[in-house]
Amino acid sequence: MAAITQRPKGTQDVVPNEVYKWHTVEQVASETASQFGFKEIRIPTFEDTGLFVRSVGDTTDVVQKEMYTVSATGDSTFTLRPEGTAGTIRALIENGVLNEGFPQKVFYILSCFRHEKPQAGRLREFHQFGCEMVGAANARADADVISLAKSVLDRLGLKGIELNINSIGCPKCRAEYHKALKAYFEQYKDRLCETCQERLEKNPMRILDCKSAEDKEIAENAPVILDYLCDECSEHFEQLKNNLKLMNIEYEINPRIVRGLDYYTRTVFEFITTDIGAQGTVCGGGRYDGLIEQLGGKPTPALGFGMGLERLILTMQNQGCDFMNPEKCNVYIASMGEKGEYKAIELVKKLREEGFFAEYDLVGRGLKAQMKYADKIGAGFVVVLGDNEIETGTAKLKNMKTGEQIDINLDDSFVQLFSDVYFADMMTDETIQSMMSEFSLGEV
RNA sequence: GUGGGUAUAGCGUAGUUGGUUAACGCGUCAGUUUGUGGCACUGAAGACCGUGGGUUCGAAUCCCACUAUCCACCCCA
Repeated sequence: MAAITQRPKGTQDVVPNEVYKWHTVEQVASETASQFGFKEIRIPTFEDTGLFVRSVGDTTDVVQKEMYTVSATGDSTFTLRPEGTAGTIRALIENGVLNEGFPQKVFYILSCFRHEKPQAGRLREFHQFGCEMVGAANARADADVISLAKSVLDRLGLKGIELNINSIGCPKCRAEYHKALKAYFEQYKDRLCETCQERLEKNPMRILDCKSAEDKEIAENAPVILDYLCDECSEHFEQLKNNLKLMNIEYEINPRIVRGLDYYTRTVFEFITTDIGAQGTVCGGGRYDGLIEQLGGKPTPALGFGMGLERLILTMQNQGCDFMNPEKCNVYIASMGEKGEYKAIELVKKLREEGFFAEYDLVGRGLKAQMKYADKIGAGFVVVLGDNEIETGTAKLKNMKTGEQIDINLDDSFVQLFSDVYFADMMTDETIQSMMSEFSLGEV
């Protein structure tokens, strides 16, 4: 009935008390990327439909049945981005960024849209943190990008996330492999499940990933792509493995991971967790050396990855990871009576001008209720202003943690006095705590 | 697109042989005498029991449909 207060299927609201989780992930991700030399790029939410058809691939599920395509005027159609790579590469080409030297390294945090049936870790509007590196053909670049993804996951405090890598070769060796694979599965065609019989024609590589017990058994002896790589691709994969070892990054070679977007070549990888249900891929990416040329640019090697922010946050919650603490109110100015209220307005204005997080009563609460409220919002200090204080020009500054009160002048020196007390308190609090924790770390 | 589960106040739940004013916890608000929070106590507000139909003297409780949501397949972040 009241459909107007109902969010569209597969979308999510982030309520005020939950945003800090998002801030945590966004901050860690962008800081880490910056540290690796990636700059942020911002691109439109929708693109010409053709861009996704050509890059993601016209036979993929994403393009065939999951795109939100709209036509505003009738003569051209636009599509809400189902992923970030296509638009990013388009922007880099269009703005001539690729003429500014290599490698170009960019990252983004944006929303993506796919018309799927929602379930745990799968939404119609979801958010991705993604990185793209353009112009580096060397396998060092692959390892570097993987290492960036790994750092983000580590810094978020995530545990037990497995890195799976594979190479799906270049178009040349993949053609060979497809032939071999198809020939192999043809023998067992009757025993394969229904979807896999379809896959046999459409995309035989997907059969390798089937969950059906019988198909799994059959797939076990199927040819492995790694045996069909050409010399160059094979060498590239060897170097990648070597580089990962140098970086102490553990990985599993998983010949069954096959990315579902057509633009991938050679290296593909996934970071997988078992903590959030069936949709456990928390990060997926790989190399796409052919994409830029395909979009009309000069042939240029490139690679990247995307991370699902919702999945990251889900995993963090399930693993009990720490999030950044939301900022707390520094000082609450409580007041009683008109004079006190006026003074509160004045003082809060000044405190805020000096950068403090200051609040006062806006809804007409009694003194006791104001104290409760101050406590609830986690105010560090409270000042109470009544007729007495206004008359004498001094008030009590109460430390809400210790309960101790000291006198404070209400004249022009107020903000400076508060500032002194505030920073002195912070020192005893945080500095000492962090020093203590360093100590104990040193002793262990 | 295919399958299964669930739908009771802002949130989490109880309410199962159908029977008068639907209960509890958290949260919100107000109080516990004189101008100071966290604890405790008291009280208040807040639910047409997802929607529509049916069975019945009577349904949150039984039946049907619809819708929403969750989980899984598929696909992927």
